[in-house]
Amino acid sequence: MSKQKEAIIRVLRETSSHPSAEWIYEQVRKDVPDIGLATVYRNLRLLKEAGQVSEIRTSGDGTRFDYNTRTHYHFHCDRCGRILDLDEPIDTTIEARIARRTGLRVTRHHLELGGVCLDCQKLETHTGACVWH
Amino acid sequence: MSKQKEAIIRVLRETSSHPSAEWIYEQVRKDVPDIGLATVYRNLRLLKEAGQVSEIRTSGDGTRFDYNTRTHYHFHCDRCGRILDLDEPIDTTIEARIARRTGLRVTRHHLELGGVCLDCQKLETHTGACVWH
DNA sequence: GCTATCATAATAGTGATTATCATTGTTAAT
DNA sequence: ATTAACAATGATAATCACTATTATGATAGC
Repeated sequence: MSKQKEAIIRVLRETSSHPSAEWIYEQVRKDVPDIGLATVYRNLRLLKEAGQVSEIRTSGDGTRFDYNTRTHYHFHCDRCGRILDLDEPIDTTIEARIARRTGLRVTRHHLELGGVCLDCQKLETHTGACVWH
Repeated sequence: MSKQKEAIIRVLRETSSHPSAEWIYEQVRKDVPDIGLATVYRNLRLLKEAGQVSEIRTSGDGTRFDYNTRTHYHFHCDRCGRILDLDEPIDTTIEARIARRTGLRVTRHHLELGGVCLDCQKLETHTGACVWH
């Protein structure tokens, strides 16, 4: 466990957002100024393979990372690109149900909602534009 | 409506899979050998903006396109990367329910299951390996 | 025929991610 | 302490998916 990896995990743990690799890089540089971007990518991949972070891919915005690997659902704002966690209860039966009906081996599921978040709705009414874009 | 665009739509219509831009490019070249890859990307983007195709992004594999824009759910095989349509009934209330509870403006939702498809399961039992990888 | 318009092919360019590799810790045995 | 073995790093080159640019050719109105 290098100090770089430690710092990356600390940043992941301390944010409730769903950051990009670039954003994580910027944050970690405050702790470890001479860290390389490749190290950030490398450790994110290793953490993903170890099951400690999960990857989120949405249309329009690039890859985001999530330190919370328990199943939970996401909302993607099509205006600002932010991803929010939803507290919608998890459907605990769907994986087994589909598996039984289709024969597929189902090991995970994810629900994504999309639309416009509260902040972007506010900006619409006030200015007609969105600061995020 | 150019012959290139026409050919792209024909390929999309005639496949039930969820092809990548590169795969579409290879197919269309059989009809229109001197088509450029950029033309494929441009027309896919235009079709997406016109609401005639939708984009699917999954972890691990790149962007896929779907000529069926009605809401439906997907299964992603983590072995071969293929995407299958599920005939699971659509949850017609979830968008309004989340919108009411959270204030978010919800315009779409998508459910993705993941695991191992039937073909890859068969290959496991026979050979212990997967031809797709 | 001439010109405006539009989609194209070819190509250069961009941004995100990964591979390469020499260098630098880090650990373990001596 | 010294050395050897090895893992992780930082810098940079390379790759990949995709987009912008540009010059060209087809089409349509005049």
